[in-house]
Amino acid sequence: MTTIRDVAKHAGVAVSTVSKVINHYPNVSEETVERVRQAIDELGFVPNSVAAALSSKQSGRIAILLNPSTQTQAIDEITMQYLTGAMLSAQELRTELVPILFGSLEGKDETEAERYLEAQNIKGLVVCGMSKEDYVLQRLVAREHFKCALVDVPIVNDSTSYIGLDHKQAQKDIARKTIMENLGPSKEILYISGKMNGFVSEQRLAGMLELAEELDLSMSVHCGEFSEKKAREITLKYGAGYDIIVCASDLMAIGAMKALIEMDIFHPVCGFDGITLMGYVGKQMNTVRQNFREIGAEAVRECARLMGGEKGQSVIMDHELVRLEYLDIIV
Amino acid sequence: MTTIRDVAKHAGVAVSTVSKVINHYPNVSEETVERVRQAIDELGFVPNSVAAALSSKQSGRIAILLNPSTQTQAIDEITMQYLTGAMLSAQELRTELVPILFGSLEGKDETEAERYLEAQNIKGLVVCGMSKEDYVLQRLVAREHFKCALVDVPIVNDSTSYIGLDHKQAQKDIARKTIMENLGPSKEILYISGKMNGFVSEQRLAGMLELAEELDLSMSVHCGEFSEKKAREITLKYGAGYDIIVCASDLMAIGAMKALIEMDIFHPVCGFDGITLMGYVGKQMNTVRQNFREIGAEAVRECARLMGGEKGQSVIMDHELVRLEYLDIIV
DNA sequence: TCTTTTTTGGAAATCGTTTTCCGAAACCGT
DNA sequence: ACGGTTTCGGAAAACGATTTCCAAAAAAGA
Repeated sequence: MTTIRDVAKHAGVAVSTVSKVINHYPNVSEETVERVRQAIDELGFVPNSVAAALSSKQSGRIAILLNPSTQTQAIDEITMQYLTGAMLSAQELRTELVPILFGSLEGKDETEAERYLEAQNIKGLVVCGMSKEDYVLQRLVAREHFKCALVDVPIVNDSTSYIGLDHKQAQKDIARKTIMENLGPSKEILYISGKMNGFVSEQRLAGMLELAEELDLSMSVHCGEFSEKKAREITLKYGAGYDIIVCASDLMAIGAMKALIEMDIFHPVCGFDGITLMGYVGKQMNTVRQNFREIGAEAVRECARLMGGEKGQSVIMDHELVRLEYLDIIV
Repeated sequence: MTTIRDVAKHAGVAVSTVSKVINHYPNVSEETVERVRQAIDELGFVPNSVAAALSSKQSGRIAILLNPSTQTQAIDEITMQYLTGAMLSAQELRTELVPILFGSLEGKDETEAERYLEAQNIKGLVVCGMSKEDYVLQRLVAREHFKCALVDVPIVNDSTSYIGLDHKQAQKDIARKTIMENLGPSKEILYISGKMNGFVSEQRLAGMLELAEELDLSMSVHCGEFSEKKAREITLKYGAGYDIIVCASDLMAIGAMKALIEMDIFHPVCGFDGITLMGYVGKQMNTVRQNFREIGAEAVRECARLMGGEKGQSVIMDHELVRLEYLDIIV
């Protein structure tokens, strides 16, 4: 294995100089940089990331907390996209990204969890697909011991940033689009919301309430808890009385759609997320497509920014309104 | 941060003794072990995995090569399950698992790829969802520089193990089940195969040929290349002439099913894999459910075994025949 | 009791970086 | 030509484990 020492010898400089060149430090003359660069190329030297992670207390590693599902594996698609984006930007930033199963933290109290992460030289946390209410997460973030980039969890302070889209606006947009496409605004809307104490649920609901006001709609709200089953039940019970069903997630939209099929009525349904599954049920569906990969990538970048000493901020990502036509999305 | 030195001091022993206790080495008396254990508990010591990975040349880290899709994100569900299983057993084995995007190796020649991995103290490779024909993979494995656990790639030697199910038997089983459920064996079968040069495709096809012989069936084979689109096209073209459509993957089964719906004919279709999507199309479908999570877990265990000096072997995992009833799988 | 063998525990080197600190060289103005 | 300020490069100490090698102690044998 080629080490930094070999490079130093080959270039005729000190080890520290090579390190400085690698990490783009100032105070190295242009010609020395060139000589070192050449030595690196000639020897095919690749810095050992483990040694780097151990040595540098400053540039620690970033953990990404994953929550794979045992049940609804459709969600795993989202997680995988988050992860992919995160890996891509970690690679760009030359930072090690450590995936951690959320389950491995669950038994632990905050001290234990902290120690567990610290023992892996983790300085930053990227958290996707987790709710603000989660106990472990709350404690971890509250201590401000790690720099955190939280996706869809609205906490911003010196060591924490929020990444997410404008859920309120997005929900409003997709609902309006769906309503407009279906012959004017004078319709009865059934809105199936997510978990009531969740941030995204609140935002999306707020969007719907605003829209209802603006368009002077009559709208009922039921809580579907982000569950396909629950959404189906709600739709079976109340769906017939409405003209359009707006759901706060794709999975719930699918549940609603199934109920409608069972009842043999065909109201328009719209969802939220843009998971693959949506393209496979019903003739056509509107939804908000989140760019999960880009969100994951941005979260890692943001986390790195925080670790670099910058203050936390809100990062609002773009969303896209799409209509999925059955049979169209075949690749 | 509590280090091994703190523990040593607190227990009144040498650093090396603590290390021996942690790693279950022999030659430490029972009472010393106890004293060290207690010190570890009292201080809440967690060994630093980065330092461990750097220090021990023997027990390196295991990389898992991931191939997330930009297109067919339904596949990401499988990848996520592989990864989850792998993470779980890595945690159990106290080994660091490093996810690597297959894309990061693609530009590189074998020396570069090797250096890239070596520079991360990687000693073992777990490869899922990749074909034997892949050029980079081939070279990497051929050099026997890493210990490899290959899922669905049949290479076994001193440094490489194969993990997979009995694809031939599984394909035979699920096809037989589907045929039997549909009124006797005297049916015309359309078999849509995967990529022709792939190992799993060959195996599954072999199973079908055997079955056709055994049951004295008439069967046609077309190559669907594991693509939903291709399977749909094939079915549109030839499907009407057959009674049952057997597909070498779920995605292709979905393509076939879509074609049938378009043509308004309702032949039974069966697939292979057990992805979530399968539960959402068609009234009912037979498929072979692979336990991807367990396969991922086993692959990591196998890789660790290899790194421990044992020879490569074939590991055959169980499969399960399932019938997915539309509406039934709602969680 | 005095070797000889086996256990057990400790000191120190090592892994490959990063980073601090310091001295030498170069540059500047007077 | 000389003090003073920058700029640059190098030596060495971390980082926190693992592991080798060796000495002391304990056990066994004679």
